[in-house]
Amino acid sequence: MIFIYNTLTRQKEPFIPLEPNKIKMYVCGVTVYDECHLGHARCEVSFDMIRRYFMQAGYHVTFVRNITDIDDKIIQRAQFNNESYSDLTARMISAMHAHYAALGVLPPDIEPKATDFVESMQQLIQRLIEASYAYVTTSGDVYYRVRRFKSYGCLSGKVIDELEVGSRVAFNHEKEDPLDFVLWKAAKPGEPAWPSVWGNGRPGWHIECSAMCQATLGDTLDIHGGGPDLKFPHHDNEIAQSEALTKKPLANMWMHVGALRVNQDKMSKSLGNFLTIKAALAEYPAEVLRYFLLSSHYRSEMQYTTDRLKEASNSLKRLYSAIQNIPCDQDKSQDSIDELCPYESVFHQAMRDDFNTPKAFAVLFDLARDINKLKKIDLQSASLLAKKLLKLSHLLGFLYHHPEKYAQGDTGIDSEWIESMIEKRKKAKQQRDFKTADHIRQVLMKKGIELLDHRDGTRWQMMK
RNA sequence: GGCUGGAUGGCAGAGUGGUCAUGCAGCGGACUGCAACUCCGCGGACGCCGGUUCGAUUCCGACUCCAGCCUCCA
Repeated sequence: MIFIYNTLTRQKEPFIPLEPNKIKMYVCGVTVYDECHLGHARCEVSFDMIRRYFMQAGYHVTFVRNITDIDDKIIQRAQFNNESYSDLTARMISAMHAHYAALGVLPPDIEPKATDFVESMQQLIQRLIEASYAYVTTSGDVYYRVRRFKSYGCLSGKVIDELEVGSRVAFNHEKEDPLDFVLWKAAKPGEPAWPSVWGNGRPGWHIECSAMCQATLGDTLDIHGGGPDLKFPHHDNEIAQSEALTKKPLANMWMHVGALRVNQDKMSKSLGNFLTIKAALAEYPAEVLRYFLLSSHYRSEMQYTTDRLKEASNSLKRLYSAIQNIPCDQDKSQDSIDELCPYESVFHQAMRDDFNTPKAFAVLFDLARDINKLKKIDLQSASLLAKKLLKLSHLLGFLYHHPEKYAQGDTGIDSEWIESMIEKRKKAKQQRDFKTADHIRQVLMKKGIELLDHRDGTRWQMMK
């Protein structure tokens, strides 16, 4: 049994899917007007970890992640760039795919784009109007009548009358109530637009998720997830839109990832303080970023600093060094080992408790230490443990590289030359010519290459 | 002002009513021609004040402080 913290009830609950062994999971994706930043990465990597865990637990997961490919910011940016909005979004989408893939995020099973579901949205809006949950204005906008939905704000715990209405929301004469949010926006000249019974226009942001959830997964999802800033108003609005019509819960379980902060502020596009995934990938190996992003519990907020990344890099190195020079491919029963030291059961216990990755990581490090100890005295047992370490790490999306290759990275230096230097040094050492041997070490050191002498020979790695 | 979630050793970060988190960094030792890895050992922590209890970092209450949200945002 897996326990998950449900934002809706504010407690951990046993997870029971609607249909046995099947999970319908919808995670809100991004608005593609710019490149994805590390905040997005944290969200995607977290849900990827969760999805992978469900999969290995034997569930058939249908994972949907939408793309918002039409909205005000996209239009503005496209105009600024002097390109069509669809050229802009196509470019951003392919960048997103590349960056997520680098971080080991599995592609979604379904990736609906808002612009492909405009008709579904229009149908929902029409039904909301008919049920008097929405109204049309003289200029052709359609708004959702928030006060008509009695439990509005139930997800975030907001009380309508306590919101700072008017202080931040722009005043709009056509709204019946400042709280009302837009379902359909009448188009201004030159803007991309779709025909509708209310005139040419485009959908508001929130309605797309209601439409795409329903179109791809049905009325009720097992899990609906997203970033911390979507809880309100986005997800509360989705609930208001969908449940007003279906009278059924939009999702049984709501999951929200904690914020990633930079210098005390939330990383966000509107604050302009974001670090793109692309920029981060230029500085650190993708696996280090993934490790960093999963090193805190998914719900807690975390701080991005270069020190933390350096630390993540060192920690990951420790795991890789444990499996270095160990045959991991032999296929023998490991049961006896787990009876003595229940690594796997502790690991799964941690993961089943709301995906406690820090605790699961601790198991990996326990394994690493025991492997290192056994290496010297019992290589066979060590390799069984190493296999276990790989298995558990793979569940989280780690340790897919060959340990040697990982340590060496992409040097841009001719590895044959390095090997020849190592050979030279070996000869010098054999002749007890340590002066020459140390000189060779120095020469390589200047290029950032570190030599490591082992009983069975000399290896090299990048120093970083 | 309202809502939501926090406060753990130098840093990061789990957890528990009474014996170990874990990682990074530091210190001492082993190994080593040098260096690194590795191993062994060490130190230090539970915001503040009350309460419950044989015993609380862990449960309850007050307080202080912090963050996110209440406009588009993962």
